[in-house]
Amino acid sequence: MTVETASKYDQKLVYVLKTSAAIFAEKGYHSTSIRDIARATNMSLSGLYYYFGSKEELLFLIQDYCFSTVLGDCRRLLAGVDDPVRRLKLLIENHLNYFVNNMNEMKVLSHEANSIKGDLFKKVNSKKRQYVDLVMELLDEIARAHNVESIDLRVATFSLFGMMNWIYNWYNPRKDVDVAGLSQNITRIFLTGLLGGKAVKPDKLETGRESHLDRTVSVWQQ
Amino acid sequence: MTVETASKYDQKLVYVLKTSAAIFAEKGYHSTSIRDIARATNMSLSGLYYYFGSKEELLFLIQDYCFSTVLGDCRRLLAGVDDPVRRLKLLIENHLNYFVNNMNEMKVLSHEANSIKGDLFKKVNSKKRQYVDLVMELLDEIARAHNVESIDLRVATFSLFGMMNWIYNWYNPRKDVDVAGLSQNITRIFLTGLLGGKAVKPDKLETGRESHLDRTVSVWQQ
Amino acid sequence: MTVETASKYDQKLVYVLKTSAAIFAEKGYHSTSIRDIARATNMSLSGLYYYFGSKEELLFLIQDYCFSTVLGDCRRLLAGVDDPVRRLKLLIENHLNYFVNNMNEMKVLSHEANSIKGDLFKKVNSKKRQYVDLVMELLDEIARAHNVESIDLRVATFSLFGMMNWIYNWYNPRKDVDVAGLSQNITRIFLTGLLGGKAVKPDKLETGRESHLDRTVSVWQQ
Amino acid sequence: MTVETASKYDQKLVYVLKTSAAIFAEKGYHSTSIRDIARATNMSLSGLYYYFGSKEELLFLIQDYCFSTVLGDCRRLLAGVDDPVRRLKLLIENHLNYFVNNMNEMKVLSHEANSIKGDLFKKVNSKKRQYVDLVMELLDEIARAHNVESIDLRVATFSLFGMMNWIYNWYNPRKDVDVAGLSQNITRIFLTGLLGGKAVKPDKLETGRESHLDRTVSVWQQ
DNA sequence: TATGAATGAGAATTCATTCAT
DNA sequence: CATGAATGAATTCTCATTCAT
Repeated sequence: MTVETASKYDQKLVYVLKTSAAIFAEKGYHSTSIRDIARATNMSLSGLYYYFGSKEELLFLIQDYCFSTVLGDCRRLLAGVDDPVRRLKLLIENHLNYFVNNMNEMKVLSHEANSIKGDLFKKVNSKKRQYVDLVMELLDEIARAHNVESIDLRVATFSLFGMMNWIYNWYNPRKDVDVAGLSQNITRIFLTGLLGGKAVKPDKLETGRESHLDRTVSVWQQ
Repeated sequence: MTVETASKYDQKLVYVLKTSAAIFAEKGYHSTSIRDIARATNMSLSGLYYYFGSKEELLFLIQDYCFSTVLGDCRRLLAGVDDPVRRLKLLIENHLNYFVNNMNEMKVLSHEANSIKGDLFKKVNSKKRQYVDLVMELLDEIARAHNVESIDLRVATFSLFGMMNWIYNWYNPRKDVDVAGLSQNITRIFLTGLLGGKAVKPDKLETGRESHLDRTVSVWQQ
Repeated sequence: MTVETASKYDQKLVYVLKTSAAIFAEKGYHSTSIRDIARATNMSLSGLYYYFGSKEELLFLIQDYCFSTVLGDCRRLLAGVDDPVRRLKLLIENHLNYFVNNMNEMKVLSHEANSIKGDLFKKVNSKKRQYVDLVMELLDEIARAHNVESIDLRVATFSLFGMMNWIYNWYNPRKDVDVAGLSQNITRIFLTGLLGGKAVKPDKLETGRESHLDRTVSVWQQ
Repeated sequence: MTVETASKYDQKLVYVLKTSAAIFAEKGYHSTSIRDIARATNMSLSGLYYYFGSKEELLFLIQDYCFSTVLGDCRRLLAGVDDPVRRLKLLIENHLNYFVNNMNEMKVLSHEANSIKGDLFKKVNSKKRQYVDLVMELLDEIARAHNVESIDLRVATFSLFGMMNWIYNWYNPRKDVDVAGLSQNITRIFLTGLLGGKAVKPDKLETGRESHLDRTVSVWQQ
């Protein structure tokens, strides 16, 4: 009720969400029992239900929090940037940066999209659609600007998402290139591929990355 | 007698696998109960266990059958083709063609990769690794041949898999471009992207596709 | 129908009973499935049902065969022997000899006495009662003849059965004394104990054992 | 709060164990379903699992509790008694007294010894071995002291256990002699038998029994 | 005689969730 | 805020048995 209480509650909620996301990511949502979460959080079974109403809501909270952040960060980052190619580049960077820094949550977001039903599903999905639309419009704009023909817009859009979202299946921060490299590689493959080899001014692809990355670091990072 | 009997058993097994794959694809492996499968196949709960030893083995049979076919078809298709770019193109075509024609099985393959444990997992995984290696070596070859620099091999490989495997999340055969178009789009985006816009002789990309596609139609198609 | 057929049938039945007894002895009746027996006998599940009508009947056949033999052998052996002490001695010898040579069946007889229900149970039990009565009368006779007081007849009877039947829990033919020794030890402990140290003419205890043992070798031995 | 709560849990656990033991004794472990126990305890199926982790652990808890008590009582009773014959006598008394007063548990202990597997089996078995060793050493001591020859130690030991443990097959507290009589009979038969009629001072066999019996009444008795 | 295929009944166990305290 | 105790519903799987062939 007081600020202190609310803050303690939030802290613990975030702790529960983080921990749950880690377990969901490892074992999958359906194979994780509330008992597993109780064990991992050192809380009692029933104690957990103070923080969420059902297992499904727990999943929702994770996904919603996650999506809101990615989408919010993305919008903030793109605000004021006009050039569509640059906007796309920033979007990819933001997405991958958040993904790599919140691997568990993003895996849960990508992999457990259909583990949620009903209204909660709709809520998450509406955010997802906004995000997809954002990307699709961006790609459309780029395609028009560069006279790209013969590339289907939906194929392009979801190819990009495929490249980005698939990383939970293989990316290992300790063995693989860092986020910057990952971003650069994926941007290069996708953008050059989309534009069919038509030149893109290098500066559009290279400038200012680091400064933006800093702003994209998500709330949940310690 | 023997041929007929064996064939009846096999027919029914295939029917069980197909049906199960459809339900797994729709509801997810863990959310599907053997009851669901019994209902869909019009068999008794226990009757199903005549065809597989456990739910997990059922998943394995689907994945194994699926992987074996993709990998087998792929090898057969690539045999005798020397040019790596063309080989890659055929591989992508084969993958997408099989995927689109066996959407359920391929979704189960992609999405339920970790729903399987222990030895059965290892078996499936060893086939997966062969396939990944095949792709990676191909890309390596292409990259060397075209002096591609600054693209990480692992990023390239899994970007391609990401593009291809993600389609179970969005591709709708009735609304979207057909397999040929899908193939062409993805090949173009990825290959041009990989090569950084360096020219690829158009004939390498365009010739002879249809005839091959016919040969890649998988065993399970009616 | 012909002698040949009947004989083949009997041979196979005995084989099934022997094999089943071995598995029952090892895993217990309830933990043994008909499938286990089918596997061990190299027969089909349904093929077994030609030889018995139900799992319970299978148990019955083993127990009945076993009891009939012990009881029959015993009566034949005791026929013509008048001295009760000698009769008892022969009875113990016969029991232990049969037990040690048919460990599996006897374990099933001792341990699974209550795994059988209804009429089949009654049938086995009636034979058991005859056997118990035989022993009890023998002990009564001995007790009277030797003025044994202060030993309860039922306690004596079942102490003897306890000593003899418990051996399936510990006796190891390869490590322990042989049947003759086992017989001698148990007879000595029980008989001396019963008679309270009153002298028994040694010849009653020692003579003629071997010749009788030969006759007690049961039908099932190869 | 703590004492009360702990006690409530323990009380209920003991109630569950007692009830289960009764059903196991009557129908056998394998033929008893958790449903049977739920019915008899007036608890829900799943509610039972709050008190034990598996049916097998339930069996273990019964056997372990039982063995611990017998062994513990036995050691306490024998402490300070030097004469081996007297020690044996007390041991037999303790065993039979506990057995008769906890017929269900002891039947489960005797009859379901092999219904338990793996580590739980090992745990119970290690206690069993301690108990057997105790008896065997005692008998060895007695045999040496009285120059007993020609009795195999293992035969003697397990004959005694056979006499004592078999009682679950026949002893009826309402029809048969009481525990004191049972003890006396079995001690007399076994001990006289073992010593081959050699005199044992009567006072060693007769004194002080009742007072000890009182002390051996087990925890579970109401 | 023998068996492949099938099944109904029931087994143990798990799980999300609740509620009195 | 927190939890110990409890439960209904569902899950996977096993088993004895059958029956057409």
